[in-house]
Amino acid sequence: MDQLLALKYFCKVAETGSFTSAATAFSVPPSSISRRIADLESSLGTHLLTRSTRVVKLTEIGIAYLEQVQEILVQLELSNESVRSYQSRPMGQLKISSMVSFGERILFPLLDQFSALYPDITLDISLSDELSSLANDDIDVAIRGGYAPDERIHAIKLMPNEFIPVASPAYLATMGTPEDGFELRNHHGLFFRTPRGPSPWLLEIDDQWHDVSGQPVVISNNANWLMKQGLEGKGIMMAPRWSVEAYLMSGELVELLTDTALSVNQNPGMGIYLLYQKPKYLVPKVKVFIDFLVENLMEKRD
Amino acid sequence: MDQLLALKYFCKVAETGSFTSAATAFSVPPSSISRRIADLESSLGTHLLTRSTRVVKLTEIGIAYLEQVQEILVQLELSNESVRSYQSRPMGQLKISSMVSFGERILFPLLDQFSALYPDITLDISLSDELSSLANDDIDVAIRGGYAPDERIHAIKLMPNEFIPVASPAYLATMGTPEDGFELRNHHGLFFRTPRGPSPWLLEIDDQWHDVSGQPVVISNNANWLMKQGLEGKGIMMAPRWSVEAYLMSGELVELLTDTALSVNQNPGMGIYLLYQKPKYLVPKVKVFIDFLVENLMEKRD
DNA sequence: ATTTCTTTTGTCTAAAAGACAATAATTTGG
DNA sequence: CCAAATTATTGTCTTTTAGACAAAAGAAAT
Repeated sequence: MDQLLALKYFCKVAETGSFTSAATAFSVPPSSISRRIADLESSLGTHLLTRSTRVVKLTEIGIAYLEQVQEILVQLELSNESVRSYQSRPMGQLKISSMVSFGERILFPLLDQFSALYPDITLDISLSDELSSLANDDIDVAIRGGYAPDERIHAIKLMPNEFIPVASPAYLATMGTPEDGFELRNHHGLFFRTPRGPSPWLLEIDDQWHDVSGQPVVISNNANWLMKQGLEGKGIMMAPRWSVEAYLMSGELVELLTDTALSVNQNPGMGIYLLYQKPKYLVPKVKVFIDFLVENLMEKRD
Repeated sequence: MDQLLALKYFCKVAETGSFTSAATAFSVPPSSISRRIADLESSLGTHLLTRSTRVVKLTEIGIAYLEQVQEILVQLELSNESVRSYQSRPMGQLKISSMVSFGERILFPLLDQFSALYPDITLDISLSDELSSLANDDIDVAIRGGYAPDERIHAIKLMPNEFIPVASPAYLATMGTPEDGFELRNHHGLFFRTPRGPSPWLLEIDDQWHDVSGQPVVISNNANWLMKQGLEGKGIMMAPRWSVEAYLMSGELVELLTDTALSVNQNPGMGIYLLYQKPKYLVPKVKVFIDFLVENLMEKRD
């Protein structure tokens, strides 16, 4: 018995709720559908569908089996497609999803270079801080902070996501420069609001974490707006190193307390991750993009 | 073409490195193996194997494809087996893995009851705080603290894992009872050592987290030992509510600062989770156990 | 009760996998 | 360096299995 065929028929029948429409979808007579599904059921020793000439419904077990089988068929098709496209030149549309600020500051400058290398790849970039799932949306690669989410998703750590305290020279001139971590509590603070509330400032001493958050003057989930406030001297903020590197060079911002172990969470594994579905690494356009990013970002910083 | 059959042949050839041995494994002539794999390769438009009459090796793409296909075949077989065993009575060996202290305090008392209900199920329980993976080890259900790890693993939150500060009456008599969260810093503390260092005592006020850890007198990763120290009046400890409930009832321990939002981490989603692979919910012995635990644990506490 | 739509069953045909022998190719051993 | 041995492929036939088509059976709607 060709189980794969039977499974495809079964899924179609479950979707459409009809043997006939499944049959037309596959351009075979309904009798074929009926026979294959009967075979499948007898091989499993269970009825997956209750057919009452007019209405086809899934049994309880059929529902559970369908869900699992659909997932498996999708995975297999993805693998097949990846292999089929393996030997072609890198080309076509490449859908990239990235965090907003990372995209603006790090990614865009690199993409010109990438486009020159692979002119046949059309880049489709969406910037968002929502973590859209790779599986459902048709995103080829995503760049996110945090950790690896799922086993089927492959995650490459591009760089650490080190948060450092920074402030503008103007602010420090009026409010003074903190010399000790605990002094931060007396300063003005600009906070990024995460889904779990504003990120605190945490100070680690001997495996002990102390909250040394300053007095909040601005709390926002918009990184650009926060950065603007910081540049205008409204207070101290914890910002990813990569996002403020240009300002540190130009002197518009100053890094504080470089000897102190400050962070915005207790997890040391935080980083910027490049995410993609494993089978897609076989697709040339995806492969060259991943290799390009790894080449250009990892060597610099890790 | 029966792709599923071709894939099984392909995997066997890749494993054994030989068409003939794959053929004997399936009790078919080698020519069949050769033909099926040739079909598969032509349908994919790629060579998966390099055959030089004496040696069969995987191509680069063959390696990647093999890995994905093996995973898919395992999943499919798991689903099929689950469905096949669906209608049988709950029986056989049920492998359970649980955190040590949860197993001792909560699980064991319930299992007598469970065994009486399903005498044909042989329980095989291993207690460990290591998080062994459900996929590789043949564990049917696992109970762990933390969050859901993977998409293919189904996680049911059995109860919140609420940590509360407790101390023995003897300790409180000599050291006094803290009336305010910040007073904890002046008390003796018993700390559980996680892989990321001792769990701090955190106090939440207006979305701000403050570390109010006491002076460490004992740090250990052994929950039973810590509990013993607590009962002997060595200091205050943050312990999961379920682990100290009996002592609170008997008066051997006293809950402190019940009005204060204390925790050992900043994540509100922490809980005790029941974990299992989705297809296994169709296996009767697994299904009745999961239903039993949900019935007996969730209604009490959630 | 009859019509209509849908699944199943029976029978034949077509396609695809298996069996077996023969061939080609490459490594091993003398 | 050549012959023997092992292994994958190819050719041909047989068997199995899926598809096609007509007819039958069953359930709902008019």
